[in-house]
Amino acid sequence: MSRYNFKTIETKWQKFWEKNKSFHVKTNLQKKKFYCLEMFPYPSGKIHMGHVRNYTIGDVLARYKTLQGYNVLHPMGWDSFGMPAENAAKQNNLDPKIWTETNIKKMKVQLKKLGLSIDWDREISTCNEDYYKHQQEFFLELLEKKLVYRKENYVNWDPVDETVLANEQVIDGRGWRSGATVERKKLSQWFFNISKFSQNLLDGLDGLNYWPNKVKVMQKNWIGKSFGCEIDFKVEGELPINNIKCFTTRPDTLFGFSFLALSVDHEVSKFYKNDPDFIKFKEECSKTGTTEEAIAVGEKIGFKTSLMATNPLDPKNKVPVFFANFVLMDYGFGAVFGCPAHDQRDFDFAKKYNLDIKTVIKPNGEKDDFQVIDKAYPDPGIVINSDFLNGLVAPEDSVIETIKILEEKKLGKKKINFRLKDWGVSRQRYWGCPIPIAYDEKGNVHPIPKSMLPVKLPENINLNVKGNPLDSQKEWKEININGKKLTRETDTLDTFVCSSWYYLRFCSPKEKVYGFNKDDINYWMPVDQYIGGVEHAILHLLYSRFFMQALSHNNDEFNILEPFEGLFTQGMVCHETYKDSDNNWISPDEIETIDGRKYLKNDKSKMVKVGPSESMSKSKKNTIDPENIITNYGADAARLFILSDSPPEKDVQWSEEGIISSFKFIQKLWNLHEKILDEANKDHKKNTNNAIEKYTNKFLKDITHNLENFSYNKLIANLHEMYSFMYKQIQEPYTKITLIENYKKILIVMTPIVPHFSSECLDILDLKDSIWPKYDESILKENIINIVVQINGKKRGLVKTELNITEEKLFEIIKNDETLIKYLNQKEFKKRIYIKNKLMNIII
RNA sequence: GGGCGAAUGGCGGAACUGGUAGACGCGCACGACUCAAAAUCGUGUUUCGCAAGAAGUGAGAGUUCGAUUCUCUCUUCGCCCA
Repeated sequence: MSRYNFKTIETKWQKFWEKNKSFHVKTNLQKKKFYCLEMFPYPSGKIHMGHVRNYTIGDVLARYKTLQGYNVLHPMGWDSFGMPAENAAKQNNLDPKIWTETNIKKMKVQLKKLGLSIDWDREISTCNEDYYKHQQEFFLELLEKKLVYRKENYVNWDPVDETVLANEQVIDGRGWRSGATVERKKLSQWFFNISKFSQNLLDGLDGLNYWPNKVKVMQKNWIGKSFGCEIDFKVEGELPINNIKCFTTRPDTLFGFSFLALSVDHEVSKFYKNDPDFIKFKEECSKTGTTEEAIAVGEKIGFKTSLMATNPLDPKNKVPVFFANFVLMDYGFGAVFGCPAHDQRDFDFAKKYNLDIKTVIKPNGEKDDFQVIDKAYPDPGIVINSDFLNGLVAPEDSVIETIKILEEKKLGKKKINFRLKDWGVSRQRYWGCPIPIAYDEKGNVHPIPKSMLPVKLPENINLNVKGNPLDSQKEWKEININGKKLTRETDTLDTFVCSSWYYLRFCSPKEKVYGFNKDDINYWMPVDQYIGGVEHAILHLLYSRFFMQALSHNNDEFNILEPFEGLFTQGMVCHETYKDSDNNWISPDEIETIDGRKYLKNDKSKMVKVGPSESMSKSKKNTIDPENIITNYGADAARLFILSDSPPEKDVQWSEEGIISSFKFIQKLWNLHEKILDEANKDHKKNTNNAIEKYTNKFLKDITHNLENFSYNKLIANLHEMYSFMYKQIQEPYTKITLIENYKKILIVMTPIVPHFSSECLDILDLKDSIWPKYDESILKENIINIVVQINGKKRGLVKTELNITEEKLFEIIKNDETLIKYLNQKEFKKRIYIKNKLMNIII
């Protein structure tokens, strides 16, 4: 037996696929298509195990569909704009473009070593001008469609770095890099009008039958449709203001109204902008943080205005108006009415400022004198103490009835509110897609004419400046359009914009006229199977869905509303964590196992503490470098292991033992291969034994079933079973043709999992252009079967009978069965349950 | 606090519409080969019990001839939103 040399064989096939452009596809209307897409990577410079898992899962599917005869689009590209490049460039004094391109080259080599069936001719990179040029066109197209607009908005501002921070870059109220206290600052920014599509995006979810329900629920909650009422409160006081608009989902609690609360950014605040107490209060509010979580947990504070608001349903009832830190300008109109008895935040606030707490809902079954005492009662019940609303079922009937009354009296109107806010796309960064806009002296917006696109990023600039580097590029900023001197927009687009349409670009990556060719997308779209991490369940997937709808909006040439027909979210790759006696994280490479205990490699007297398996991260040092794995064990072994231990949607535990076992298994498969060839050449083997044929059919059925259901871990179990079976069975006499023809089928269905190994073996057998073998259900039918015998529901034995035996005959056999007879010594039995060809349960 | 999901050997996990619980892998034990070790191969491996047998899928109830699977209550964990 020879040794399987994975290095030679894997290199051989990777070269072969590259040279023959084996995975190159073209639009072909005669052929049914399959678009298999994995989320494209950020070019950090190295692939990680998450990529290995993601792309292996996708590759298995793509290769399977190709063998089934589909025209499979399986592309790869780079999400190559973004902050890491800019940060790395700053630190090392490099050009982000060069940093990014070097990384892409390195990662491409690594990805190719995995043996992925990718059409590299379609490779795209979002930081390339020929990609972002089209993105700028789309921006202008959406501007024309009035789906892009400019408005002032608050941002997290780092006063030391003079830069805008994303929410996740603010840690405990401080900038992640500078440590400075983050301020709220108002800036003029560009927005995509995603909220216009709120209802469409919500409705679209119903049609996504091949998405995980979990993701659909998350998006639904994010869009957050709520049904309620807009109420116009009359206010009076020393300020020149007569009305304040509120949105509420619970107008039925209006009789419990005891204060009106405004956001500190509400327009009323302008009357207080010089009031030192208010300024102090506002500062106090910004300290509690702007996240809704901080607000829910933090203390509720208020600032009393001189205004009094009138209860529209009970005009005698006049209540104070406060500014309060728990009201956000983003929700409703930045104003809420307070009903302390039935909302915990309002309750806390009322306690603090000694406001009325009037109970207007009682739980079902309580008496009418029910009183809220130490905790708000937000749950359903019956309306009380509310005049004409009394007795209604809350909230179902009472809300509708209250809205009806308010509408009749012209005091309010029904309103649907969405939580989904417009998408702010401006980033004060260098390394992003420039926004194709210029301004005149008065600040008026002038789109850059399409003939002048792309707006290229200036090169060779100094990034080590405070604020946005583009701002200091005086020459670049100046532009002349039709004789007018204008100044360019210096913000760049959020990188989520780049990833919102890349799946379209893959359909026609070389198209010059527009971002894609309409015939191509009409053929390839939608993506049949999209695969990636669940961390993108909301933003990326929602933005992509929006972008597709926005492009299809008022468009006659294509009308694709949902870009991703199928979605699969894979789990993370985890590894044990290790710490030394000083609680420092230790990487797995620094560890040696002796007698099941783990020690430091360089100092074997020191034992390390083994912690729980957690998702691989640099901070915990529990990462494994895929490149080392491929070098030491090969791509097929890596693929095999990453698929084997857990279902793809769940987290998988990476282990040294596991990858070694997969590596050995490939050697075993190779031994089997040699043995089969050897046996097949022995001429004396002539027999009509069909066990192998029968087994192969069962194997094909199982493999196909498990592939269709993403049960890839079971696929690997099927391979192990196949190995054991074949290894034993080939000792038996077979005709050469039975053995080889069935073995070829086995090899073909193994191709998606271990493509290099299978390709090599099939090549030795001189089989080219394989197609997915069909299994024959009739061969699988057994004539002699085992029937389970239960006594009182407990399994007591098995009976071997012919297929479709009658109940009476079966019972006769059971009565005469030596092992079963002892359970049946009583002649009487109460009942018999017979499930044909499966089981008989006898109740005594 | 709300939503979604999960819980099965020492570990990762199988069990299709309720019908043989623990497939497959890891680990472990024993054996073969070997001067020896590694590698490889074989056998065993839910628990208790010498055995016959009994118990057993987070806990408790329910439906059913029969429940890992369906229903309810609870516990713990995970994810998302807050």
